[in-house]
Amino acid sequence: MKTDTPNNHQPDMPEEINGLRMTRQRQEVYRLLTRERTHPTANEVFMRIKEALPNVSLATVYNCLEALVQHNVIRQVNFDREPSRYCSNLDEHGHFHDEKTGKIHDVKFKSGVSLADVLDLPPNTVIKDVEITLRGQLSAS
Amino acid sequence: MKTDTPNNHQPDMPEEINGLRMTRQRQEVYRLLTRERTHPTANEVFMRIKEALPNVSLATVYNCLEALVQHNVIRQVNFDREPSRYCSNLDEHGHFHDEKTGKIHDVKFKSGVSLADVLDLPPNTVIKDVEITLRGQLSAS
DNA sequence: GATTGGATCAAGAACTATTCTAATTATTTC
DNA sequence: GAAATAATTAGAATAGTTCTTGATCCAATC
Ligand SMILES: [Mn+2]
Ligand SMILES: [Mn+2]
Ligand SMILES: [Zn+2]
Ligand SMILES: [Zn+2]
Repeated sequence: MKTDTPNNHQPDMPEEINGLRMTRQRQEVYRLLTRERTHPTANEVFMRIKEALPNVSLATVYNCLEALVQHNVIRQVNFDREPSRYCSNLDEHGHFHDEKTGKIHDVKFKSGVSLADVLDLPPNTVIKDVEITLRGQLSAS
Repeated sequence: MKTDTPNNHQPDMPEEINGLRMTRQRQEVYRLLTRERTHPTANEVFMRIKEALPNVSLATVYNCLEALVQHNVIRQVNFDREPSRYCSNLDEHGHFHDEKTGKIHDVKFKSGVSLADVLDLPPNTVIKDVEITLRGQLSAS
């Protein structure tokens, strides 16, 4: 009776996402990020993923995260110089960092508004990526 | 005849800014950032400031930058995990990173628009700081 | 003008998130 | 199933930044 965790592909996960082969390790990293939407750091992913993959290494977690980011399966989120965090929400959104709780909340853009409405951009500017980060508190009304 | 550069206060700079004593080193760091608005890194500040202060150390540059940031005399700007950059523009503004030239441009907010107009913020949210970063190209029309 | 205490500075060590290297293992291709 | 390719692992290396410690500066007091 073998009780160890094999590197087998799980049935409830596609073989590939965006052209990236979903190995067992990548599956588990991705699964964790979709389950826990708390924007964990690489180290937090590493610690929590040991349950499913006891022999995984931190280097592999970094490798998986990088591969998933590169193939637009997840997003990397940075706050100042803090450790990078990772997010499985692919909708365009910003991040609100609640200083009280330390939690990070996804913030949607209102529909129908464009950045050009808000920012004084130089003419002929092609924006490829936008990052909006907010810091503050969710005041108890 | 002494030709070395003493740590004397320069006459064209106030003794204090926002309660921070403007030592010779802090003056030169601040002067550089107001003169060159290219958002240099700590290392770039270090290399360029040697002209005025040949004996300055990188640690002192970091100390000066941190003191100036802490006292809201300059702002620290981060792009992903690249080295921090520093900005003497205190107006609320975002940063557009031109991928073609590598240059960073300040981007003003249009007057009269608030973030609440654009973002779907949770109710009772007190925003203390906003960071907007754009990445793209200034297309030659 | 000397003394003194706190602030600042300099040099290098230490730290930490991340990346790299090299060896092993897994998967795909032939 | 052998060979080629890709992924994983453990640990070393890297780089930006911070810390530590001793020297220096400086403003206030004697
Ligand atoms: Mn991390
Ligand atoms: Mn820097
Ligand atoms: Zn998110
Ligand atoms: Zn700026």
